[in-house]
Amino acid sequence: MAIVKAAYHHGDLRTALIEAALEIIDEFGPQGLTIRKVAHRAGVSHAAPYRHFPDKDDLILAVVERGFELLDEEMDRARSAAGDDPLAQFAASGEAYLSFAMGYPAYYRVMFSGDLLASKGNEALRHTSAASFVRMIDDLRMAQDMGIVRQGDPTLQAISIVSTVHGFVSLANDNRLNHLYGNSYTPEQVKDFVITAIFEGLGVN
Amino acid sequence: MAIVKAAYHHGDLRTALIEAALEIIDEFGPQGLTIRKVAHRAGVSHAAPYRHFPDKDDLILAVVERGFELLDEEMDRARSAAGDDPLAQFAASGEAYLSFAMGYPAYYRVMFSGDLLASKGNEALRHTSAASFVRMIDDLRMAQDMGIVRQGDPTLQAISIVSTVHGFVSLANDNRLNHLYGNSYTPEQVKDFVITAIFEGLGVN
DNA sequence: AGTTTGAAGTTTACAATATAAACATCTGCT
DNA sequence: AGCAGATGTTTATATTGTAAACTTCAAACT
Repeated sequence: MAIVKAAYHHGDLRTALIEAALEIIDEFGPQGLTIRKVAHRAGVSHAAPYRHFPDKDDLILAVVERGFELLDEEMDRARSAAGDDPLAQFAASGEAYLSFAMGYPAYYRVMFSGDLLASKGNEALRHTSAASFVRMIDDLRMAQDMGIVRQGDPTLQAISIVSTVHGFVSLANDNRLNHLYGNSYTPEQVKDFVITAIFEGLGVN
Repeated sequence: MAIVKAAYHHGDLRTALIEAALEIIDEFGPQGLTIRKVAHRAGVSHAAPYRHFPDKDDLILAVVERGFELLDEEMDRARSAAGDDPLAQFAASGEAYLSFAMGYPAYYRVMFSGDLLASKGNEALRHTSAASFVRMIDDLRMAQDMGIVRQGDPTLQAISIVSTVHGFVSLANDNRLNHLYGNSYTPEQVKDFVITAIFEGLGVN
């Protein structure tokens, strides 16, 4: 929880609204997110949110931004706990990413799918996901310098990896994969296979 | 266009509604899809669609189903035009997939993101995407038998590839990638890099 | 041919929601 | 103490999904 400046009536309604929105998304899915429900859960009238967000899209954007903060925190925590090896840090933060994405599927969807945004779309989201990715590129560059990862532009490598990971969790969260492998594997095994393929792609044995 | 049985008043309103929905999604994005707009474009009253679809979700599901039909057609066409080599067929149909996904971003999003569906979600969509994927697995198996693709369960290979491709087009369509590579590369170059990485992963040189 | 009937379409009505506008209240500054 | 502006509330409106009652017309049966 971040430290917030005390506010007038409610305390800090803006934060409370974002918090409430998170819960509602988790409970009812992205479609269940209504301004009125958010306001009610925060204990204010249905018009109160408009004092803090111009419209629903802006509330969602704040929620998304908060989501990337949380994701970044988790990835940083995992990285810190992983020791000095940049590849181990890379792996640990990647695992944190997967765990976040699959632990809060509805939230993850909101963060990445522009679907909920009516007016403002991609433009508004463009920047939010940069931080984690940039750090990953750094990891790769360092691992390359240490000779444990195949040479090549780490930015392109990172894009490829991010595509695989994002695609995998998106499809997995939507149950688009399980019918492909039936009962031959557990979801865990499939996940491990994909992760292994990523490391193979980097030339790590 | 499939042959359809003639209907009462309109001719074939069901198909016309799906067609109209496609256009609206393309013009206004997924959020712009309203029953009333669809009905108006098809030239009927706003309640007429309810004679053909129990609710909005079912209209969307029909649109999604139609989308996978179209996608399958394009992939089949590309595969047929690609000669006998299963790997070439695989590559051609993959290219068709990418071209579809990036040519109709809003439509692609509706097909894969459950976001638009309020009540019925993933369960309803689970089956729609099977056909193309199964054919891809066959391609891989044949290419393995011919010794041009690394051994291993082709289902798992396919899942990994599908994850990468789906993740890439999703991120690219949402402008989530371009700020990562700035002006160092063209989008085309990045796409080619990702495709190359996929083939490298299969052990194809 | 005339009648019936059910599918297809229309009109009307209603509830939920986003959002605007006018009004009320509280807090910090003077 | 009093003011001003930020924060909330109430009331109102337009959009939308959807239900219900009514209409119309093609086709089957007599």
